[in-house]
Amino acid sequence: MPKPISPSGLQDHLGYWLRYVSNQVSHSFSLKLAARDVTVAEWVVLRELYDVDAMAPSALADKLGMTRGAISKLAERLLGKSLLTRAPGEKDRRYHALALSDAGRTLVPELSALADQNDAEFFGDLTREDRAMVQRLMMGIVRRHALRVTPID
Amino acid sequence: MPKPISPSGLQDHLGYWLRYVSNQVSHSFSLKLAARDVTVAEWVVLRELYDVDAMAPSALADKLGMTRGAISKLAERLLGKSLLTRAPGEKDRRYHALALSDAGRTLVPELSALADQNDAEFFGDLTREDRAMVQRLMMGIVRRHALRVTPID
DNA sequence: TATTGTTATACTCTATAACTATA
DNA sequence: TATAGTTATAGAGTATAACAATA
Repeated sequence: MPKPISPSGLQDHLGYWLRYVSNQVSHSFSLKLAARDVTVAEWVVLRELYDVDAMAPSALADKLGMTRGAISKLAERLLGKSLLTRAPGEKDRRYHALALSDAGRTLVPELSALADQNDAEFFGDLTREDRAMVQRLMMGIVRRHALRVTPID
Repeated sequence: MPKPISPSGLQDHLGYWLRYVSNQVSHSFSLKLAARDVTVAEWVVLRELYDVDAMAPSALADKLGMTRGAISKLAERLLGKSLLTRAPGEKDRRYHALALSDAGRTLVPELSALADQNDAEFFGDLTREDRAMVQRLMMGIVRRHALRVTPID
């Protein structure tokens, strides 16, 4: 929280620290994913599709808090890598269902392990209680700001 | 921390939550800064220069954990907005000292207030203790990873 | 006309590498 | 040759807006 000292400094803001750590964590993760030729944004899409048979781009956009254009671009890349399939809906042909290809479905658990590893590298030294607290606080902020989140519950 | 359930999900990683919240906080901040025609990266440079008379680009790069190229590009933009001045060093003319212009120095406290406001919007509901704990944990992670940070202390 | 999706364009942020100037 | 700085290029990530197809 900013202390009321003349102009508050960068380090007085929690946002600064979150951005700093988050950037490092994401960058580190992106290096791990690069070995599989996948980016962080692509990983998010792949993991989201893992739990369902198929999903429309707009549903994906809603779940991930992204625009349809952004999803479309990501889908395009993943289709190019043969990690996704796309099929027009049967009833309403405006819906183009996205789904994991066999290769994509095989890949997700491996990427998941990389995510586990990356998380452990940065947060493994924290106690279980501290990790739980940070997660709880972050989820609370998300909820209070009515940010769109993957509704797991 | 990832629970050992087959492939861990996005929300099982603390990195996911940090990135999610951090992105929202930064985006919200960027909208506030846009009213002053300044970006988040530019704000960081301006605030860093506020506490000193002048600083060499390479010193700035070290402090902020960025490359010289990135700093150069930011400086270029800020010079174009007349928020910075650049002068070759007297002794060693390879050093081009960057400093705030009068307009830049006037602007920093206003941007600082926006940063305070933004931080309060997202973290104001947390208790003082929770905020302190998150900050302490983040700083600890930074320290353990020997990440380059503005050495305020 | 409203909705879904794609495409075109643009911009921030950042990196790497080539290049220039100075020492 | 080593260092400081700039410039060129590239790519991720994301948005907005124009557009096409379907309902």
